[in-house]
Amino acid sequence: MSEDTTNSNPDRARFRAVRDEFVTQWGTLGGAWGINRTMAQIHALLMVSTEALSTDEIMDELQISRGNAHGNIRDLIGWGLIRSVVKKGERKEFFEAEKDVWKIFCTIVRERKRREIRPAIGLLRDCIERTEDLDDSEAVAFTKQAKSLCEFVEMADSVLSKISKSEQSKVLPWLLKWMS
Amino acid sequence: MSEDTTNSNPDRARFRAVRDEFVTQWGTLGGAWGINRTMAQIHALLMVSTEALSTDEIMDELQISRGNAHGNIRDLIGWGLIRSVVKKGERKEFFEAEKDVWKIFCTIVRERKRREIRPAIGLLRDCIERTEDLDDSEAVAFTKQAKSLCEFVEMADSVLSKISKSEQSKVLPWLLKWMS
DNA sequence: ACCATCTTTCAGTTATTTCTGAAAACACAA
DNA sequence: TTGTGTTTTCAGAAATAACTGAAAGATGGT
Repeated sequence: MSEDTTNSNPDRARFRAVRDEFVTQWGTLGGAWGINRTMAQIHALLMVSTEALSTDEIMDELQISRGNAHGNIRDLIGWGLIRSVVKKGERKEFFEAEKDVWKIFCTIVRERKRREIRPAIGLLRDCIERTEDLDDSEAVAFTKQAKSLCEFVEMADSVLSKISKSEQSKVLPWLLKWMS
Repeated sequence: MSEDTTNSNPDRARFRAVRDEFVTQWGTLGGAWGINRTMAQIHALLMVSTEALSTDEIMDELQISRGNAHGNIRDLIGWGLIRSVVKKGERKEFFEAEKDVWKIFCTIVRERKRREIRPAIGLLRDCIERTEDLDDSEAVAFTKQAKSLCEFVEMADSVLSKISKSEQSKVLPWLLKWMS
């Protein structure tokens, strides 16, 4: 082990600075998509870590409390974006993120479908069902709009299902061909 | 005008109840995507209204303050999701939403690209640029991951651009063909 | 100019979400 | 069983986001 792991190494300091900025900014970005900032930060950190990290290391890197780290780690596991791994000779849990960007994308799509798209479809179908028999012009317009929305969301749902079940190697060439 | 517009009409009451639930729930859904709940509610309300509504009518329907209504209306205009219209003989502004679901989708895509996808690409490129020359193994791994992410987000950006510039009538049949 | 109507702003309040830290629960080895 | 290291929980605190209402600023008619 001849590497200089101290902060006196300027390359290492630069790397840390950039990585920290990445983690911080990725957290902010996440916020705009309705994702807890800390959760996005932990995910970012694990995505760019070569080693699996323990809860304590995550707490330390992000300067957050144990409870906060713990909860968001569990949420990330719930989303299927990270997994816990055991290191031989260690009692504590370590966590690592899926690194393959296509797989990450598919996981997020699957979860968002389940958590938000499905409920939206449920809502729309329910609204349609409960107003279809009305003949007031406002009600008719409402039902019509709900049907348009429902149709669109169902289509999006199908497309996303199909994409997220495909191999990247199948989808990409196809997209590239279409783009041109 | 022979319609019964009072609340004593049970059909009308049912319609109102369903519409209110739609507006409320749509607001909740919006929250999960990082959109202000009230903003999503106003959008929902205008999407299913046959008439353009004034600020006062919106305040009344959603039971919100003038300041709140005003700000969120301006934000929706900023997103390009609603527009203000003048009614002849009326001094105040009325607002109506785009009803075409495909157009709504394209508008949202365009805005999210501008507000979130572009900045993400900027961040990633910056991170890559500032670590590319490092040879520490952790830094190399970081740069590699950032490149993967960047490539993916840039691809998504292109695809979304292409889609949101297309006619629905061009994209849909193509999607349907691909789906089968 | 004056009045009436409508829009905009923003300081202060309220609501909601997120975070902390300490205690309790758990797991395992000696 | 007891001790040690670890994870989980959760009541209270802090931070953030959203909202209110009243006052100031526009606008347009007379």
